[in-house]
Amino acid sequence: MPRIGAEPARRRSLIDAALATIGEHGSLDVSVKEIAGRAGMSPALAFHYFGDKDAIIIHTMRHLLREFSAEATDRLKRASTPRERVDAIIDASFAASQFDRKTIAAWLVFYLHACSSRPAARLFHVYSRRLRSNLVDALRPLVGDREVVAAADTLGALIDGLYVRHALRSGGPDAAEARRACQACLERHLSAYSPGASQ
Amino acid sequence: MPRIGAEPARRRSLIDAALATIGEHGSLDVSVKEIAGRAGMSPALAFHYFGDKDAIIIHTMRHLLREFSAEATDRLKRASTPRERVDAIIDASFAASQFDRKTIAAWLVFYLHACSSRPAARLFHVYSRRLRSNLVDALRPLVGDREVVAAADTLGALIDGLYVRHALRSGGPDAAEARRACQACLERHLSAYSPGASQ
Amino acid sequence: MPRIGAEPARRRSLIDAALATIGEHGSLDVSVKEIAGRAGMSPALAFHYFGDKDAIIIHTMRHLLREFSAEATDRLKRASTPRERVDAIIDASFAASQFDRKTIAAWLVFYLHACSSRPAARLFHVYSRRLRSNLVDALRPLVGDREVVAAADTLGALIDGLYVRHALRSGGPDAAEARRACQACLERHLSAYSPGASQ
Amino acid sequence: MPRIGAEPARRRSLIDAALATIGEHGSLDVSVKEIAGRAGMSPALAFHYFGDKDAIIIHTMRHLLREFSAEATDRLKRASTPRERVDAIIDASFAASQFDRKTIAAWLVFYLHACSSRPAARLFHVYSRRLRSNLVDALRPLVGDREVVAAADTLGALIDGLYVRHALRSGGPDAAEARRACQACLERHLSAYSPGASQ
DNA sequence: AATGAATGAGCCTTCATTCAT
DNA sequence: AATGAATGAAGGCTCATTCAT
Repeated sequence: MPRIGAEPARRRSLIDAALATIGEHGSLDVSVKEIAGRAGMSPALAFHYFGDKDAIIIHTMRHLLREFSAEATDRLKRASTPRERVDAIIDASFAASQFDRKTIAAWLVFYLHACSSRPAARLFHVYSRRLRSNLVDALRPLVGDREVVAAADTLGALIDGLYVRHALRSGGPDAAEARRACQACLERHLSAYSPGASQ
Repeated sequence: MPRIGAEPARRRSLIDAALATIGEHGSLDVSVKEIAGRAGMSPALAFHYFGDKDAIIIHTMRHLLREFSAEATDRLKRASTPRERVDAIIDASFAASQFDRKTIAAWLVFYLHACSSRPAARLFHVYSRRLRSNLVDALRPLVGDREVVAAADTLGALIDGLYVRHALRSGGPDAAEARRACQACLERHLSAYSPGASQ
Repeated sequence: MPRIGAEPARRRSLIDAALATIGEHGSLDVSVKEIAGRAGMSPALAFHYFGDKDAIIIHTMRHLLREFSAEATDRLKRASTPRERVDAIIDASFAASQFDRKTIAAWLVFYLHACSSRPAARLFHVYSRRLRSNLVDALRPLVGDREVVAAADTLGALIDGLYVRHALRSGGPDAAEARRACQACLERHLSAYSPGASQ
Repeated sequence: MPRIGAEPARRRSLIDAALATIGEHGSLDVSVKEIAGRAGMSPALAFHYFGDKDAIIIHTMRHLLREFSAEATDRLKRASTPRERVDAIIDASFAASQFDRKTIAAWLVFYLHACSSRPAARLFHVYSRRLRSNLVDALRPLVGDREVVAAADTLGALIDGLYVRHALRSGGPDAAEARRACQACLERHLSAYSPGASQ
């Protein structure tokens, strides 16, 4: 029954299963048995493909980061004005593929994991720096050099906070509300800058 | 060795140890053995006092929520104007006792735990509703009925996001930066409401 | 609160509690904590009185054996004919104080315990020999020297079997049925011995 | 070391080991470690095959019941007259494979277990009803409708009692004596029924 | 390629038992 | 007299991981 060239598909199944399992449990404390079972194979095969549990986790984490990256890059490509570039990043954050409870729970799990795992931290660092510089670049023409870093970090933190609340609070914001909140925050930054009336 | 009347102190030691351990690991996947060891006793004694691991966790969670509550209540008592009340909540959030890496990691762990544990969710719900209504009440005179909910939720999400970034990102904001970001966000809300009366 | 001279009553409480607990669980795998709790005291006190768990068990066993012995002795004293002596033993076996599910379960537990515990075996041996010789003595005039041992052993085994079935089988015999079965068995032995004198 | 297709043999080893261990201890309070060790494998493997300790116990119990059933069925098949059928049941009860100390101790342990475990009770019920109806059917032609139930229950109880005594009393009956006692009891029933037609 | 067999390590929990008070 | 404090040992069970097949 072993189909030839099944490896990539198998690996992908495992990663998807790992993501779902981690998201549901809200923790890395999930067994390889459960992940493999969900992916329709034996635990032994999961080890065969990934070597050990840590590798499964790291690959799953990388997959999640890449997916978000792709989502953002994709939208950024189609943006032409600075404002559209900022919107692209905001919209990518709250796109359906990312902004669902289980996925966000997985995000947080990986955040936490990065606190105590060097490889996870490294992985995280790369992507989050890229995201930040994207945001800074997009905002600079809109809020000016002096404010750009503060604006980017505030907007970034707000996005993170909305994520957390969506996943974890009953009655948290849905995607539309989250986007609106970001837009409003952005607007306030813009109006403070351009009319000649900052502080 | 058995000192009499030691129960409260022992329970407190265990809770502190649990908080530290969970914060360091960034997960509930910590053994009672480690917690008890850190608290200077045998695992069996931990079970004697708490019954099971879940109880240790729930009590630790409650302790953290209560500490934050106390911090906030304390500052709110000393506030007289609406603005001071909002500041009180912001300051409580970034007070030294709460705003350190391990404590925040513990917060996130409990957030995640609340996704899959009924008792944890209940506990969380009570406290987070109280905090939100405090914030809404404090903001209402400042931003008006129409904006108050959005303002509270944005500010709340921003606080959460700053938390996450402080704990988890190298190069995240320190307490002073976080406070400043919140104040700036608040200012922008105020100036949008009554243009003549900011600061 | 320590009443003076409470020791005998305390010990008795513990024995009763142990008997009930063992009978309910159908095993010696019961904790001293449960026994002591049922007797209204702390486990530590139980150890204070009995030394260790084995002692609790042995004393409980002895208590049960003594109670049965007393029941039998009592009835034997009031019997004047051989037949009445046999009936006394049968009746003692099925007296209310002995013939209830939990007590019988305890009997069996002790039987089994006697297989692997020397002291329990010794204890058991003494009492069961006495009972057997009582039965043999009572039967001798009724069935004659040649048959007496077989009759006693058959009757004894039958009693044991009825015990087991009462305790353990749903739809097992009640006390009256058990007594009747023994009487019938006895009758058949008698009529076999002196053909002219049955019933 | 991992041989393929080892499951049935392993399960059987475990069941045999469990039976021996339980029989020796005279209780279910035996560790899986001991059982597995005796069966030549690690405890983890025992859990792999059976899931949990209860399952090991239930399967062991079922094995014992089946073995007895097979023994009886086998002999019943070869019996042609009613009397031979009764003898078949008696003989099955005291066959070497069943009538040894440890096995009987295990029987009693399971009896007791059936008092507090639903699945054990169910299992027991099925087999003991079948045995009883076999006995009743075999006896009916010999002792008549009126007496058949009493005769079956008396004979059944006697068998149980002889079991207990063989296992637990030093100086209890051996197989031959036990068989003889049952035969004698049966004879007395027969002669009471149709005085001219015994044997 | 894929899996069942196999295990050592570790975890939660219970328990008998001791000790100070 | 009576109990809470305290623990070492043990038990059931899960898990990551390896190895033949």
